[in-house]
Amino acid sequence: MPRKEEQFEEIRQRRRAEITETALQLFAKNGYHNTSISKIAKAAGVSKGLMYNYFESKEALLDTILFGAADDKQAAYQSVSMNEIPPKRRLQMIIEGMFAMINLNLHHWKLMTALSLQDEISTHIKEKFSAQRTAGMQQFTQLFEELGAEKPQLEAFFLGSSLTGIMMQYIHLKDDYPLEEMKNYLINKFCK
Amino acid sequence: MPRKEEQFEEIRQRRRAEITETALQLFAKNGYHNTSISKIAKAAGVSKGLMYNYFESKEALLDTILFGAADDKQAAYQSVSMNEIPPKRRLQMIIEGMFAMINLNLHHWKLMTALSLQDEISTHIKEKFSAQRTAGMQQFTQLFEELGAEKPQLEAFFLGSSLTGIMMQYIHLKDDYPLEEMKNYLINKFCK
DNA sequence: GTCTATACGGCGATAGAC
DNA sequence: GTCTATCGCCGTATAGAC
Repeated sequence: MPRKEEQFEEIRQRRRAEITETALQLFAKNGYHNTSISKIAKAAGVSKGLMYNYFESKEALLDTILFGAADDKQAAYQSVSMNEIPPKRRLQMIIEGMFAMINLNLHHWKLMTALSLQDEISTHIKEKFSAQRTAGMQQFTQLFEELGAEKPQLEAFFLGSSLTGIMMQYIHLKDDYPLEEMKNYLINKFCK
Repeated sequence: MPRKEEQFEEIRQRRRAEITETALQLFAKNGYHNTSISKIAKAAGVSKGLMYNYFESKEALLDTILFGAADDKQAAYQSVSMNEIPPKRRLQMIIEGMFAMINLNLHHWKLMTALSLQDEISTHIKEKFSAQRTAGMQQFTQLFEELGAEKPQLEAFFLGSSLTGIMMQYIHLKDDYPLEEMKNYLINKFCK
């Protein structure tokens, strides 16, 4: 009996993952408000009604995507901040880490960017975005302080802006964008 | 008789402008797909039916906003490109011009950014965005060529990314963002 | 666990009175 | 030129059969 329940649970989790993955792609591609439950259901190959067996609402589905998903960015940030590596090298590692993750998390990032431009989003999503920005900024600022920058916070703002802008351009131009070159350019500019 | 028609026409144009302005603000604030005709009508103080006297559809209203609106950005680009001012000074003028316009066109820019992240938009809007990006990039590239940069296109990409990212951050942080300082920082970085 | 059928509201858009 | 009333459709969400 417990054996069977486990299998069911496994199937259930797999289907849940299928739906969230499909939803993420459609949300990122066409926008949250322009993506109906029906479209997601059709793309995921399930009925519309079944969607509500796995998620109690469309917004709950969005929440699962935004919060449940591994927050790789944050993870990468923290993983190197503790080490006793010299700050310049550490900065380079962070930049390289972010570039490496651009392609892995492009859908997530695109969706979050689009949502962040809308004022009418739920409070806890707003807070999540705000917290992420603050965390990144603090880490950058501290790094530039260690590097002895004159205005560390300004440098941090600039690095953050550059990374944001690069991702935006990459989203628009895709394969026509010299992502690898930009990475090396950035490292040369900031880690010399 | 012609006297009266002129007055009517003037009233009509004013109301049209009121509606487009209201729509722009709501589109920018909450997103195109999340803003209904009813909401715009209510905010503009007119009936829902009257909206269709002035615009044949919601998409036509969006088109009017995106295309009809003075393309200040493009204008500023072109205005200095012809002059015989030395390239370094010209670059500084362009950067200063863009910063000066950030606050004037923030709604436009926010709306365009949000739309540019959606794949499901009409072809001529996509083409407009693409054309604007290309025009900006070409001008930047040419400028960096004149400045004798080693890799002018890469520099152009980087400057474009930085400006994009700065606007994104400014949208998020508003008055907490050191916009003026960033402008000077950028000028120091690129126009030395 | 999955489906079809259905409820109900709001959407974009139109018709017609004033 | 402006409004109210109304249409048909599609959105989210639910109920109930299998």
